Amino acid sequence: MPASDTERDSEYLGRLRDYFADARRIPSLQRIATLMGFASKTAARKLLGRLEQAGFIERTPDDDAWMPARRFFERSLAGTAVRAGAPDMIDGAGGEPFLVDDYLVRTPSRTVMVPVKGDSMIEAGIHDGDIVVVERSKAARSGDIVIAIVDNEFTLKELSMERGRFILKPHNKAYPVIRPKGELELFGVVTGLVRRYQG
Amino acid sequence: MPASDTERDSEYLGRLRDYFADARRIPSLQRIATLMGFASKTAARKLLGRLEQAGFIERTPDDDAWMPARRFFERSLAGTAVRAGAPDMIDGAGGEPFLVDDYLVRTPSRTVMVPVKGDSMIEAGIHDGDIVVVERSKAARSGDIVIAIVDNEFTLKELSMERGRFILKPHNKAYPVIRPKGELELFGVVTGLVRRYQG
DNA sequence: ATGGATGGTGTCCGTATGAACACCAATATA
DNA sequence: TATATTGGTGTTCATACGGACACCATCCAT
Repeated sequence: MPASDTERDSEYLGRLRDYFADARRIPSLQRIATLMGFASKTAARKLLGRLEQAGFIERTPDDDAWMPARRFFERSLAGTAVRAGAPDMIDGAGGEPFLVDDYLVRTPSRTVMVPVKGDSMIEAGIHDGDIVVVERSKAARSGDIVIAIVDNEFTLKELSMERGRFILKPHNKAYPVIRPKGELELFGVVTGLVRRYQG
Repeated sequence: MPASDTERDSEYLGRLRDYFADARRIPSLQRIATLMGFASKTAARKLLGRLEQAGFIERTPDDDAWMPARRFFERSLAGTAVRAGAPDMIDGAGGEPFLVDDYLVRTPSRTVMVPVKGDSMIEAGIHDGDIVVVERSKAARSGDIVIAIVDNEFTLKELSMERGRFILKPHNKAYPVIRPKGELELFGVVTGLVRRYQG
């Protein structure tokens, strides 16, 4: 049972994608019916059911509406002459564009971008000039990369444990481990990173 | 006339953004009212009006619903001058507006996102699992990080010169330099990088 | 041939939705 | 001090919305 990968349904899916590209939403059953040429809303409803089954759309967390799911954004492999050894690109010609912001930012209201200064984390692949995505007031665990406030200064380090105490480990042999005297004040946890090459 | 950048409204905007991150849509007036603690839908409607005025949201092309506009995805970039002893800044306001996708992708039509496999570039701070931003059909120069096609395989290396010929330099001592026999075929130039920490 | 899925039509119904309007209280502004 | 602006409440109303149900035609497997 191939679930719903009918010829027709992928045609419908295509039109849904087009609509979504413009309006950033799954339209109402009525509009879907019009879009697809259905005479009844029920047909639209059943189509959505099939697309859900196939993993293209899903309900919102509050179960109030439809939202696109993973597969909805997958680029169509068809049409592209895929050569051997080609990487599975995420965003190529055809499908929905890959939104970096969406990929990196989970809770916008608590997320801040912070430019990196210095090379104390260079061995962790975090360079001077990179911009890290920082989620504030997120519970930090040992091993996380965090922005801490030490002596009234912001510093980017790996949070670690040593004899039951938190320490801040740089990833650069030229820098010393920081062992805070009293309470360790954290600004936030690094959840992502972006880098731009050349000017 | 600062349009609508009230203190309160940016708080509301934050909650809207969080909701959108989860549900990928602007909720109904009713739900907005609940979310913000309004007793009436009208307040929600007026809030949307203000947010539209300020350029955070807009109507869908078919004028059927609200959709986020450009500014909706603005993240705040922490000031480069990190003032000592003032960790209370930032949050919603504070830094300058920063659009992640605009920062990384300059020519969307020629840009592709490619997941990185392997650690041949680890000493350049490019890790397994990172996603590189690749601009196709861009003139590559020595020193650029490129995706080349060697023996029908895609490979990520630094483009370099050696005795008048192009070579591909890995950034990992365990890997050998690649010296292509004939013509060197390039897929594109790496113009950016995206990394996400933890699951 | 026949019977069950399956994609689609048509209709009914309760309700959540957005628009419109009158009104109020706090805050600026003159 | 007087007054306009603004963020918010409360209510009414037409309607678009999704869910449910009965029904039909085609396709496919037995």
